[in-house]
Parts: sequence; C-alpha cells; structure tokens
Amino acid sequence: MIDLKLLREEPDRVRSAVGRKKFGCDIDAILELDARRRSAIAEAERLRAGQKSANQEMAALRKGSPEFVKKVGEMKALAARVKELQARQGELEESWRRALLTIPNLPDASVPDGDTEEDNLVHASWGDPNRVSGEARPHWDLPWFRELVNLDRGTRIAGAGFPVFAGEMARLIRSLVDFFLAENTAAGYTELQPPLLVNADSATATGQLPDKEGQMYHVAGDGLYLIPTAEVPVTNFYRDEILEADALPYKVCAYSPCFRREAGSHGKDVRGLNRVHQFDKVELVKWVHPEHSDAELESLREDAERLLRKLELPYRTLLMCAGDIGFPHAKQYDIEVWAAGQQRWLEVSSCSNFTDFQARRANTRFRDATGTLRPVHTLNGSALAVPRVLAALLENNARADGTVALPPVLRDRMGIETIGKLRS
RNA sequence: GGAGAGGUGACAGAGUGGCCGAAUGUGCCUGACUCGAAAUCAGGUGUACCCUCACGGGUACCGGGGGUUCGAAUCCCUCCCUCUCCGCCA
Repeated sequence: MIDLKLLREEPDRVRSAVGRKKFGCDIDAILELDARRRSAIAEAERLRAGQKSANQEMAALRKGSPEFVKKVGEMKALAARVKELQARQGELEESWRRALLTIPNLPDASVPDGDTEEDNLVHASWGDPNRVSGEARPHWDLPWFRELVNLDRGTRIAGAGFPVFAGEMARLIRSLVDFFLAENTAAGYTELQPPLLVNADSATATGQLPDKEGQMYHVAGDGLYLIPTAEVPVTNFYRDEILEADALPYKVCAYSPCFRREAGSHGKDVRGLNRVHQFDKVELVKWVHPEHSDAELESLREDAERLLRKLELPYRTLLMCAGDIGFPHAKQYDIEVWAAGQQRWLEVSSCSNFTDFQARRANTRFRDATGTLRPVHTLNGSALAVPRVLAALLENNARADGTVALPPVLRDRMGIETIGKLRS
C-alpha cells in the first residue's frame, strides 16, 4: 500500500511513477472514490455524534417517564438514518480499500525505464562464462541424471514439475541448504523456520494477494495457501507489531520449500530443473529504518552474491527496469548464474527493496526520533534458490565422463569430491 | 474431535445495558522536594480515521464478524485464539 498522503498531495507524481510499471490502475478513479468516502464518513459521523449526545440526555431521565418514552420514539428515526449512512460508509470504505490494494509500489528513482527484460541493466558480473569447455551439456543430459533426479516418478506421485531427488542429489541439496544457512547466519541473519502454509491476511501483506492469487496453491478446505517463498510467512512475523527502533535492522534467514503453480509456462524453460512447482530456497528478510533501506539493499545483494562466489559459479547481477519489477517492489536486483550446458543465464536470486509498501500492509512500524509511529522498510532476497544453482553446478563442473566436481565448500560438507559416478 | 474456563489499554486487573476510551495498581514521561539519587507528592501517558489554515472538535476500537436496542465492553448468534482435562496422533 502506498502512502495515502502522497497520493492526495502529489497525484501527478504517483501517476507518472505508477506509469513506469506494467500494472494498470486508475489513480483518478481512486482519488474520486477517496473523496466520496470522506464525505460519507463526515456525514455519518456528524449524525452519529448527534445521536450520542441525545443518548447522554436520555441517560439522565427516569426510565418509564413520559419524556423518556417520547424521546425513544423520536430517536428511532434517527437511529435508522444513522444505520443507513453507516452502511453506505462501510461500502465505500470497502471498495476504497480494494482499490488502494491495486496501486503498485512506486519504482525508486534509480530504477531505469523499460518495458521488458531487454531493458534491464547489467549491474555487475563475476567469473568467466567461457571457462567451461565445449563438452558442457544441459544437466538433464548427464548420464546419471534420470537415476538421481526422478522426474517421471515425481509426475506419478504428484504431477509434472515435482522431481524426486535420490541419493547423492538429495544429499547435495541438503548440503547446499546447510551451506546457505551457515553463511547467512554467520553474516548476522537469525534463522527462522516458518509455517509452509499462510492465511489470506499474510498473503495480502506481502503483495501476493490480490495480485497473484493464481500463482499460489490454495488449500480450499482451510482457506490457506502454500507459500511461494518464505518471504510470505517471514515478513508476517512482525505483522501488527511495533519494532524497537534502536534494534533495527532486524535480519532473518529462513529455509523453506516453495510451491509455485507457474501456470502457463512452456517450452525449454521448464526442462530439467529450470522451473519446477516445488523447490528449496533460503530466503533473507530485513526490517530496516527507512533512511537505510538503500544501503541495506546493496548489502543484501552482496550477501547473496557472495554465496555464488564461494560456490565458484559465474554470475551476473541485473538492475531490473521499471517495467520488469514486481508489484510491491521499489527496486530489484536479479542475480543470474551461468549454466554452461544450456548456454544461458538462470535466475537464482531476486533482491528487493519494498520500502514501506509491505510494512504498511503488514502494519509493521517503529517509533522514530520524534516519537511518531512510521512504517519500517522491508527487504528480501533469495540466498539462494536451490534447483537452478544445482543445474549450474552440474553443467559447469561436469567432466567428460559425466561426473561432477564439487566446489571446496561442498566437498568439505559432503566428504566427497565428485558426484555422479555410474553404478554399473 | 469432546468437556470446561477464559480473551479488556505496555503489563496486571476491575467493570454484566446509559454518568465507560474504560476504575485501580505497575510501568513510562514531566514537574516539585534533594548536592544528587531513592522514597514521596502533583500532573501527564493508546491507535486509526474524519472535519479544521490553525487552535481545536468528532467518530471508531474492550479477540474477529453479525444481530438486538433510543443506547452495547456489558445481552444474543457465529467464527477465531489461549489455558486445563479427555480422546486421537508424528
């Protein structure tokens, strides 16, 4: 939710900022609705005040007295009128609230213009994509892949996009998650293990609802949603709370499986581990003082990038253009890892500053130096998403015989140097 | 899942139809006393929204939603949550 004062006082600025994003919303209609809502409130409250003061007088009268009975008769009409006006006020407030939820967060001034991913800027890159020789192949073509990553059995169990990992691959995933959590906690993030299902209020606070309902799995019987990312439960950790200003920033990391319906995805994008309905991810979330959120985004991005360097995987970081950033985002970096076998970049992290947008929806505040309650700023980023890191690892580190050399940080954890030796 | 007890301000805890945004205590802030502190005394101390240039005024909020009534923290319905006991269960 954007700042209502800003919307009223500088509608032109909001209009043009929103215009840079790809989400349609009618600012003028919302402003008009706001005006109607306010006059409805004023009218209803004026009448209600009259009713209340009359009731005060009645309290002083003797219950059965003639004056009292007469007064009751008079007040009946007023009570009915008040009820009417309050109902109209309620309706207007409800549609006003729904309309407000359709306004996306405003892109930060440092976010470049642009409509598609073509317009994203390469902010940084590390490692040499050409280091790998020509024998690199897509991870799904490794000779042992179908043995340790069971796509067909997963399909039988749940459906397409639910791989079953076996043996060394299962263990590699566990080691990656452990590596991510160890690094992040060492960087000052407190580990959290959140619920994997959330209610509608939580999904609304982070911006999944009402904008992206179709992307989440819905548990109809209980009205709950499977989380598309740990961002959702974790950001709601402090919903409706007032944070200790001196203790900011709050920094949290959380491992969780993530569930995404990703309806409408086709083609090569979905082969192998590139895009699946359930995957593992470690997420970073920060609650920060508004003055520091710019700097906190840079350090968040750095925290995610460092993991790829330790895994010795080439990556590049994109500064996303206004047309390509998400609904609640003010600024967003995507980190992409090089997958040598597919000769393409795979997104493994998205680091974002939501400014006060989520905090306002989640009602997470702090008391500033003047004693005023203000929304905090929230940020989050993947560190990292497992399957695509896995894909890059398999493709970049595969040798001619199909075995895959592990980078030192994983070698130490797993106690083996390679994976993928065929059994026969 | 069954039975019972509860959900009131930062916390504890009164309040069973009107004088209750809510006693009292604690905490916190300010002032007095003091060389200073403690103790004591006095005053203050919620949030959101609406009207107003402002001073200020108003409305709402006693777990959520709905109802009864001229009037609801208080009565009714419903849902949620917490605690105790029982059942079931990884």
